[in-house]
Amino acid sequence: MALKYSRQREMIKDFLMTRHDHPTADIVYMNVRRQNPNISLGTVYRNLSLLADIGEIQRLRLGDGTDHFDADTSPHYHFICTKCGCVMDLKMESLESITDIAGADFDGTIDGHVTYFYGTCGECAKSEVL
Amino acid sequence: MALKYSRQREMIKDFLMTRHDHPTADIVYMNVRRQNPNISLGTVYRNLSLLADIGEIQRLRLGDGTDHFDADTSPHYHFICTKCGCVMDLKMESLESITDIAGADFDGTIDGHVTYFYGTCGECAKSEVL
DNA sequence: TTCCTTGCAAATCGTTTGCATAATG
DNA sequence: CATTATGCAAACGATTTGCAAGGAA
Repeated sequence: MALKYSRQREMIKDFLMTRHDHPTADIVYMNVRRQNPNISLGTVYRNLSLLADIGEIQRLRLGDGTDHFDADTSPHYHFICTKCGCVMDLKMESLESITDIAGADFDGTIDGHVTYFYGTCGECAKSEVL
Repeated sequence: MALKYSRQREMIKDFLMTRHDHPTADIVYMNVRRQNPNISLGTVYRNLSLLADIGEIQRLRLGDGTDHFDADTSPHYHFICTKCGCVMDLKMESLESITDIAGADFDGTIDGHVTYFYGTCGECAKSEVL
């Protein structure tokens, strides 16, 4: 299963690096299609999964039913606006310690955690006032 | 949209209260069907969603693609075994403070967080040794 | 009688897969 | 040449929905 170069994979990764809003596979597809109208949705899904598997991008499951993808693979937390659905990065310290807290009274091994925050984003908060 | 009594909804809720393993809609369907073979999957989905909306049960999105349901609506955390896929409750203190940590440098309002832990459960850890 | 709820089946949504063909190493 | 990747379309699993019929208030 040696990896071979593919123009499509390159395009997908490049596109993802320009975006900081954690797009879904469908959004990636619609955009990459502008540069290569022949690309298929299946190829987009295959490459997003592959890139996520080899750790070049991150797959986010935020509970809205569809996966989001992030070219930023450094550990960081996300915020989802319950009003507009936008996803944004949070600048905050690591919460690794909560894994220890969780493992304190647990009969097994805890390897990690998944956490995301929700609420109202700055934009939506503004328009509420109007 | 006043709620009317329904035998099916009652059965679904009753069944869920007997289980502590956070079953999926399909598992609920298969079990409730034993008492009422005529019940339809759609009814199960409709009632699980309804009960979750009015807060009588909790819907868990654990990133495995299918929703799980929990009759215990008190705030608590969950653990998912990456080996066997089982879901269990964690006895641990509240992590409300992380919401404040996340909100410290954020231009919006954070209402809450979703956190779940993953790793190897006690059972799977045992069988690994064998 | 009014309106909620059901059973059933068809529809939808996000994602995966089989297969013949094209591109890479 | 051996192998991996692609486009396309069909297949999938989970969930939702339209609709006519049934049950609760």
